[in-house]
Amino acid sequence: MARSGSRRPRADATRNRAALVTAARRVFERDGFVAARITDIADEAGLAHGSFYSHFRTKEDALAAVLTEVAEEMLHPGPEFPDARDPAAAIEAANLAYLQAYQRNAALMLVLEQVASVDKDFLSLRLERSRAFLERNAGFISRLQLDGIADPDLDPELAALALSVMVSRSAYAVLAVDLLEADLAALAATVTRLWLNALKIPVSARPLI
Amino acid sequence: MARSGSRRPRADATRNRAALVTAARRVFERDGFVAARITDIADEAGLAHGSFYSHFRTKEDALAAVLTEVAEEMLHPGPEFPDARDPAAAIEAANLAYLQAYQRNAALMLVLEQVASVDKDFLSLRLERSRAFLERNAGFISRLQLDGIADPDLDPELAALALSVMVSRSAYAVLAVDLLEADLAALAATVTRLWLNALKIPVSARPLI
Amino acid sequence: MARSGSRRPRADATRNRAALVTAARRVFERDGFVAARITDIADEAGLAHGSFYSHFRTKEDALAAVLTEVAEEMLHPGPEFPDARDPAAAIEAANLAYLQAYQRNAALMLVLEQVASVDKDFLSLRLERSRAFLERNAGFISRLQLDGIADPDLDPELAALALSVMVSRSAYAVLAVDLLEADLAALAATVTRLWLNALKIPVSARPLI
Amino acid sequence: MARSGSRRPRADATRNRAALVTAARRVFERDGFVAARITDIADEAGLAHGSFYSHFRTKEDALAAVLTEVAEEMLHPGPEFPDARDPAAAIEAANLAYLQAYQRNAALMLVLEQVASVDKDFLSLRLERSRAFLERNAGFISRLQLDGIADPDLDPELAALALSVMVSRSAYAVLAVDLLEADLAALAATVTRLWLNALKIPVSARPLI
DNA sequence: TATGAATGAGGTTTCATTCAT
DNA sequence: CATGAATGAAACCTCATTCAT
Repeated sequence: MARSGSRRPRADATRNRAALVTAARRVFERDGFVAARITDIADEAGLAHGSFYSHFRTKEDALAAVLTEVAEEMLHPGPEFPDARDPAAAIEAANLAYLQAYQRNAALMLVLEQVASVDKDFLSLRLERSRAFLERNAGFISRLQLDGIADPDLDPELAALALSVMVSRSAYAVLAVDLLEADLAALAATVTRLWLNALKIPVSARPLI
Repeated sequence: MARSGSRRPRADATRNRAALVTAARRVFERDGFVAARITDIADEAGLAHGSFYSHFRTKEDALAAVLTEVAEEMLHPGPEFPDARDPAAAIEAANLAYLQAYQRNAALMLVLEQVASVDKDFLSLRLERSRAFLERNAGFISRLQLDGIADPDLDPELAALALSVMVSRSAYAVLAVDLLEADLAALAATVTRLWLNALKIPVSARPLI
Repeated sequence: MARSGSRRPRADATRNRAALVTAARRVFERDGFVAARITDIADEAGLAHGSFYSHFRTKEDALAAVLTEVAEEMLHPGPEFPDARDPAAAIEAANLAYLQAYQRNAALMLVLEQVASVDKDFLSLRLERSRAFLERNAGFISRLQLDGIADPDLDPELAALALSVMVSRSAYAVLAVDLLEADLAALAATVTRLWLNALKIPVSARPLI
Repeated sequence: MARSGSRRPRADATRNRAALVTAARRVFERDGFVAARITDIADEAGLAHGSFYSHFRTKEDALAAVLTEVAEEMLHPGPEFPDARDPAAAIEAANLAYLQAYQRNAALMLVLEQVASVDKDFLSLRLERSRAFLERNAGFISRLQLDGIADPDLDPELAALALSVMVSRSAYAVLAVDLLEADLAALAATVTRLWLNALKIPVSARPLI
């Protein structure tokens, strides 16, 4: 009544949008993306379902909003900051970090898995990001080969791919889907050792000084 | 009571059922399981949609019928007949066979991926089968360790898991989803070499004669 | 093979028809007429559902067959053989007979109630039969009035109607639907006394000898 | 959370709900409950069929809404306010009121008859209400017996039942189903006289002054 | 006649999306 | 922006009936 021309979004609006994002994540994790209904999300946020459309245009839109809340680092296994002087340590650190992030977001990872299997656009996006990541990782392996540290007979790109998916899919199996009972530390130790063995990186290839 | 005589289904019945299974596979591969509609399947089979229900009760039911048409061998990566005297050869053969089967059924594999991500029951079934398979594979690795052929520091179960998913997920990435351009032979060579390296199986561990 | 030209219905046919009628009654009583499905009836008879149509054209047809198996007497309350010399005894006997028949066929009576409420044709048929019955009963009352035995102020037709439905609907309430716990004898005694009171028939109007 | 403001339904909402209730009654009366289709009701109300579900969950739900619009008095025959000082007048008034209400709602009564015969839950509800009503009526008769006004040989509960159904079922026969041509006044006079006779209530048991 | 697969009309229900208030 | 009723496209599933064998 009193002040009418509010230009910037009212506090309510911002708050409601945030509530919807939180609600969306909860509902997606609980019911899966496919089974989740707009109404459920709005209900969970304590809003009328019509209000959903004040902030998002589609369910996919809402998912995107959820994802921007999740750190990038979690999305890819492998050495983030490849340190050529101590590749074993780099790999170990990267794997551990990835698995920890995966564990924190395990329920959401299942959602992503589902969306990628159902939505071509989302799959493409995911593949594109993976390619960029793999390229870096292949470069890392190439350099190790050139330095005489890694098995020179391996195709760097295919090896990068195989080792990456080994880690990410193991995380899925153990941390998201309980294919096997195992604790994170054991899993990290195993995949790291397999990485190193697979590339034939001598564990003693640590900085002498 | 009723005299038998028409105990066996008419030729039509069998033929139509087969037609529905074929149609279901085609539609699932084209549209995905979730988006596939009963009507489309019946249409594709040249039958009225009501006829679908003469043979299956649900879409899941139809999928099950499709799957029983696909050989088991395709479902699991890894050495099927582990030959302790020449593990390297066994692994190589198993990987190649798996990848070839995967390639033949790549479109269907995507369907399975989707169903597992959408249907709890199907996921459970899949996990159960995977566990049985992993157990065998872990045993294989254990034996190699006892024989002094494989890296004794590895947890056999986690290693079996990680190496299995390495192969299956690489197949998915290259053969189903085109994350990377690569031919099957190269992929097979890479994953086999990674398996052997990872377990530290000496490639010379082949029978001398 | 051997004898082919069997002119009269085979023994099988007759037996199967009988089985269907029995099955129909059972299913109608169990599920009601509306909910009963052709398939259920055939199943119950141990026949394929297509065979139903070898004997009946519709569900209504099957019901008709069931009904012809049930005696007519059960269909109407009231004195069947009005004996003017001892109307009280006639009424008592008629009521008792009706209630006993109703009790024997209570489940079927519920089916008839349902069908009458759902199927216009069946209702018409029922009304037609009731009219004929009521006419006779009104005549009975008229004669009692002329003989100075029954209340002359009553409209014979309306009284016949009201007293008839009093008995039949009480039977429905107590014997079919358990509105009230009561045994048949008590119910019979009550409705008979009400009949006699209502018409002001002196109970002493019994034959002196 | 959300500011109220539109807590109360829009005018449309209330109006459309009312339109649906009216439409439902019309369709039920025209086609019967079983044959009535959701779509027809929505059409009759001038709404899309989906809108039906904004207000009701099932056809039964809609019927319930229709029924709450109909006064209770119509549901039970018998003296509502039994006046022991002039029972005859009370009975006469009650019967007349009931028959008039029945006539006004005759078409709907047929619907109720059908629903009771088809829907177990509805039947149970109806029986429960009837029991409560009968209890009161039996009490009424008991008191008359104690006061020496009514035939002491009658079981009050069974008599209450029989006389109630006599009235209600006569109403059904004459006013809903046209078993007999008769005007309401004559019917009322007949059932009232039968009530009084049946209980042996002296018609002179009216207040002298 | 008996069989049971095939047919397809028919109705139900869900839910994303719009839009007047 | 928030609300929640209105809309109607979509699929699903049932089952009476037909009919070739």
